[in-house]
Amino acid sequence: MPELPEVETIVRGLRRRIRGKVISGIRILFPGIIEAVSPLQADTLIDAHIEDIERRGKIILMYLTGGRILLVHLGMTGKLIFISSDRPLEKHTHLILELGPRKAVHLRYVDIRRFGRVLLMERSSAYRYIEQKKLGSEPLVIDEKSFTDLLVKRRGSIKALLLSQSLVCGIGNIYTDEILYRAHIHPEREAAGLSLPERTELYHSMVAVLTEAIRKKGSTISDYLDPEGNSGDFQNHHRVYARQGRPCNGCGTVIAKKTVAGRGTHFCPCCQPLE
DNA sequence: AGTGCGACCTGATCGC
DNA sequence: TGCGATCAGGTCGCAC
Repeated sequence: MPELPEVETIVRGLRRRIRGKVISGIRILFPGIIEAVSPLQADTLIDAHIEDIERRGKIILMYLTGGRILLVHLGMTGKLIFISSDRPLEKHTHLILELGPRKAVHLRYVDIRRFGRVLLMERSSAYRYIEQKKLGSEPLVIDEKSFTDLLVKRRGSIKALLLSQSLVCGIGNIYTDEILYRAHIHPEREAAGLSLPERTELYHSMVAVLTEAIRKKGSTISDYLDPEGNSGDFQNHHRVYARQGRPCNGCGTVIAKKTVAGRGTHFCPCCQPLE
């Protein structure tokens, strides 16, 4: 589930809760979820301190002492839960970092569908790993001209492009639909066929939607919670996502749903004409 | 450089 | 009550 606003909310929560803490134990309940990239072993995490937490697109980077990085992809249903160590384990807990000198608290990785991954790597390997993914710019960092210039050089539908992570990174299915709605652009429009005013409106919609979603601490669709157990609020502000069959807030037309770029896609046929 | 698929997983929901 | 089909926030690899 987690897209940029959820991952950003998670990173902020982790900074508040685990920055500076020592890893005093590690328990791996499902070995397939964690990959310790050679020559590192998972047990070398013990006694490392968590120096800082950052995000690149949807990837979480936890900087550890000793020049190592714990890199976390949450996939569709991954969660990082900061919780007292005496609390019962949630179903589908795959990895536990025991924190503090007395192991009083846990950071637990829980992932129902197991699409997520945790990788322990040297810093240089982590950067190389991210480099290989060819991620685009951060959508809240790229400037308007760079965005509109890059967009026009790309082929294919605008929906597929926003989902691809290669123009900008961090946007997934929910936010793609919300951004295109607010820019009045049909998801099947050719990226290269958008006019300059349309590309400019798309840029500002992207910034506005992501900024507002971060302020509302992301969207909770079925089970997303931040590390402190809080749900997001932005789902209450979705204008098209999961609103098929209901009236558009702008014009009253029934919101449509169809598959575009292989994903369920929600849009207003009136406000987002295909032309 | 594109597209469309299936694969990877579990669980919720819906129609029968 | 059960059963199968379908769908779900993501990404990868493959054939075309």
